[in-house]
Amino acid sequence: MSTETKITPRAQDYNQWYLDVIAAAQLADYAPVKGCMVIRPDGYAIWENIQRVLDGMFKDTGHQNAYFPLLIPESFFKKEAQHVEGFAPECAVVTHGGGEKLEEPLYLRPTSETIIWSMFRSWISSHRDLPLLINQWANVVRWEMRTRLFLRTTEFLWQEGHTAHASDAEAEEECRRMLEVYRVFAEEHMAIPVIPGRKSEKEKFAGALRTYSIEAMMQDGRALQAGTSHHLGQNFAKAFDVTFQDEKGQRQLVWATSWGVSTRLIGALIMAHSDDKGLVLPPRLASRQVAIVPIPGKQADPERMTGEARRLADELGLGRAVVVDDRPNLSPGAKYHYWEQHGVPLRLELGPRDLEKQQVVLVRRDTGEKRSLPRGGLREAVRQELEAMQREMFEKARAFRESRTYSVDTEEQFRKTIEEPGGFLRAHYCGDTECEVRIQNETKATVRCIPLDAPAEKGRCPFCGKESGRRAIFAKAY
RNA sequence: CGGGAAGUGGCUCAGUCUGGUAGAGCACCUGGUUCGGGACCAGGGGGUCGCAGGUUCAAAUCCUGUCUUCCCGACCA
Repeated sequence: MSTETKITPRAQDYNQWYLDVIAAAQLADYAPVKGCMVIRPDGYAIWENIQRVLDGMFKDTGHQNAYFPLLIPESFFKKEAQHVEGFAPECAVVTHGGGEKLEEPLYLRPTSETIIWSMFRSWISSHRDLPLLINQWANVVRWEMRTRLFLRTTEFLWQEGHTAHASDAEAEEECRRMLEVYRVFAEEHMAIPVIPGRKSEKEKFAGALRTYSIEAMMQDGRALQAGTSHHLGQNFAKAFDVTFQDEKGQRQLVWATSWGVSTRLIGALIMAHSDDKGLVLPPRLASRQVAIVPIPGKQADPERMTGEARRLADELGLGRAVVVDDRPNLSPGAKYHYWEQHGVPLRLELGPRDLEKQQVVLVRRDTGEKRSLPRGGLREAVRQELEAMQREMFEKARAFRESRTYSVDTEEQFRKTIEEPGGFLRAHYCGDTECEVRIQNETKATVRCIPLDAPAEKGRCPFCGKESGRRAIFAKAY
């Protein structure tokens, strides 16, 4: 087990820093196939925590899990024109099976709308079958040209919610509800502030009426789309002929939504909170919240301190979330570095001096703050510290985002600000795709979203001068 | 998919130009001494030099192809 891993400072090379943090925290490894990664136990543990929390939230909002197959007939895929156009180039296709060429090629799902709606057709016949609220946890494959661990990999894990509704309004409500679920999850569990908003025509999902997203800011000022929710209208119902009889006996097309978050969230977590020492995890998503490092001391029986450390672990009442580092071959200092690189929120040090004074030394991973706490009442103190850390990490991320968000009104301001210092630009947006393409080509910034809470405000697009009713968020994005 | 760089024990790299049969530091194993911010001593194990061809008496080294990673572009959760 390596205990020495160099991490490139953020200021020197942000991209390399990101990769170094992943390596040092042992979150993932490269797989033999281009763009694929192995999610290592410590990385997967984060995903399991994300899953656990979100899954509960989905169930609380009335959804049920199901599982649909990985392989999708090519013909299904071609039924929805815009959808095909959007996804065809990045699909992996199975052409052979059982040693023979297949009559019809099978696509590895890049997303499951088609296979799911082909099934919804047989599950829905009456308004009494609606709404149908399904979620699945699955892997998907997208043949990306340029990949990055967690942020964009050929195969990734995600959840995809697929729902069917009797009306446009109901679908819209569902779509917004799930966006709100994502917002709450991002802010309260990942400690990442996000901006919920609507995507531009250019950025919306292929086959959707409209797309909403939550947008987060990373420490380099770039935006990361952390979750999406689509109002699919009746496009898939038309493509797969999914209809229901309403209360009046009229046959109607079903309305659809889909929404998802992926293992990309782990990348967001890393880039939002970590520092030059390594990974920093918000307590709520850390599978190990407290690491206890016993310091044996000079003349003491070496077993004594680890015994004390184990007793201390029991006192905390946090179960598996506490780890006692009793490795005999590492010095305390080496252990400090190890747990810092691994992002464990709190470290407790227990040595002879602490034993004498009936105290322990507590160190916060996010601030590095170190202080002594009395042994009595530690359980409550640690609980409070974890909560404080969760809260303060969110506040810190929010303050950072605010400090890097600028209102700009002229093209010149826009160009200058996006270049240096960079971040989120609040600017009027005419809504014109051509203008958006031009902005992207010339500044590398894209419309991240039109915030849902953006107040009505008359203004002009800084690039084309056309009138605009509100500001959008522009940023360079991952 | 284009342009650039790189693949040598787990990690960082030397050796490649000028072919002669693989080395260092760290990590790892054993024993001992240590331990309040990356311990020390002694002994030890581990590498078909990314992969496949070719040239040669001989290839980590030269040639061809290929795979993977990183950076820059065009495409995307």
